[in-house]
Amino acid sequence: MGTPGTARARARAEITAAVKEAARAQLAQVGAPALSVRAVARELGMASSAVYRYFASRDELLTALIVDAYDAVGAAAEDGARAGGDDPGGRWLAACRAVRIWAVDHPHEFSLLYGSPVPGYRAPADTIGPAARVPLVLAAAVADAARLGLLHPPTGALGLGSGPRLVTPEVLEAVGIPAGDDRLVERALGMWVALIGTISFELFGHFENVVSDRAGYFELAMAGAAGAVGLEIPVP
Amino acid sequence: MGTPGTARARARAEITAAVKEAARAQLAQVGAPALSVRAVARELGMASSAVYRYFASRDELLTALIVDAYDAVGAAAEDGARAGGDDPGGRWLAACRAVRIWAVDHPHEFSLLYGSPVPGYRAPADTIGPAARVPLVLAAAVADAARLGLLHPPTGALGLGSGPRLVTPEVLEAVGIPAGDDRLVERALGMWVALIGTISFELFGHFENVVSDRAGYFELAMAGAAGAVGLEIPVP
DNA sequence: TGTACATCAGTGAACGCGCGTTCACTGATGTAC
DNA sequence: TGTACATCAGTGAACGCGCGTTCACTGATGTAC
Repeated sequence: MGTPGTARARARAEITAAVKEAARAQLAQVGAPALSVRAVARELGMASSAVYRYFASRDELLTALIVDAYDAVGAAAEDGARAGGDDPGGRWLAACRAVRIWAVDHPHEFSLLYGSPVPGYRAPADTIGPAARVPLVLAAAVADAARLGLLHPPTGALGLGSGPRLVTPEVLEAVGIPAGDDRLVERALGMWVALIGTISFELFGHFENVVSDRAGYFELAMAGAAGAVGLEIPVP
Repeated sequence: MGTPGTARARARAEITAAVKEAARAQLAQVGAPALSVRAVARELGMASSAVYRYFASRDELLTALIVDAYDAVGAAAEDGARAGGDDPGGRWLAACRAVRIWAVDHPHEFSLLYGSPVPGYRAPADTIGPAARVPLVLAAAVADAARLGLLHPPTGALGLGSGPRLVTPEVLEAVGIPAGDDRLVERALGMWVALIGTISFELFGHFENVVSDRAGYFELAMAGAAGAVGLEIPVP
């Protein structure tokens, strides 16, 4: 999108952003399933029907929030990796930490992305690209490490180096991880699941009365995830 | 609760069960946030006000569903472990598989337990015990393995054997895992996160266009999780 | 075994509320000549 | 620069709906004597 020329176009962009901002505030108060067009309009002091000039339906507004949130957490991961130094393990760990920080700061948006699907809502294809940003950052670090010969060989009871692939061909192509026989791609996927899973447990309350030091546990969990693919990460 | 004596008591138990059953059906159709007392009553052909003879509020009904679901998945895990043989690793793996099967068969109940918290709903203390059943089954297997000297020493870049504990004292007591200096309890926690996290990704749609063989990936992920605590599991 | 009273299940109407979306309309902004 | 028309933003009323919960009431079931 180029620079908005006319005053009308500028106003439209501004108010679209304001609607999304108000919707995000709503989200933080009542959660995604209870997000309502009328409440958003009320917060902005406009008629509820006016919102329909900017989003054709409640679902379209939700989709915009989802895309924005995926882009925000994706950008956080990318920035974190960039600031993580030259070492692939360091970049990977920095990305993971950045995602957690973002999630703790935006718990409701995190829920929107990784919690239970909103019933009746079907995610359109536009969300696929933004949703891939975080896993691609993680995969890039593993791919770099593999290319530099920095990955330890798999340890533990696996015997899983054979058989048909478990991931789709598209993923194999997209991630850039050499698809050897040690199921590196599949194991790298586990790092993504560990990252999001650990954050989900923290935010969804499953660590209540269980984990006392959340940040410390996160570090340990990420160290474990890295170990599963043989990625060496910096010690704190 | 003993045998219900009077006809009234028997009817009460039966109808309470029928209300919960109808609510579970509702859950599967519209999801937890949209579950409504009126719809449940409609499905049973009774006045909506009649439901209040059995559950004082919508929240109380939701709590009953949550407790039932925790008990169901807990029982599945326990049964799985029991059928898993003498080997702790085998019991652990069998429990994990049982949990996944239950989750795939009851996706909405799984979401209710492990998805985003229902906004405005606050889980009462009654849910704590049932919620602990699954992790306790997993912990028991690890504890058995540790007691029998079957755990491999931790591998990979950890350096995490020192510093204050990350879990609460209650957990340390409850799980029965020897609390050595290698953070075994904390690492065992990761198995629980990996189990639920992997299932969540599968059920919440994050493996769409990513993982082609869900069951196969689950096996690999669980093997990885077991490896992280040095638990040897049977090869398929 | 029979009666009098208490308890409980279930009804149907009502309260007060919020929702998504549509529609005819007003007034301001933009565009073509 | 000025005018005529088209486009767009925003309004307010309305449609039709469902919700949780309360309440006075009826009729059946249980209990005490």
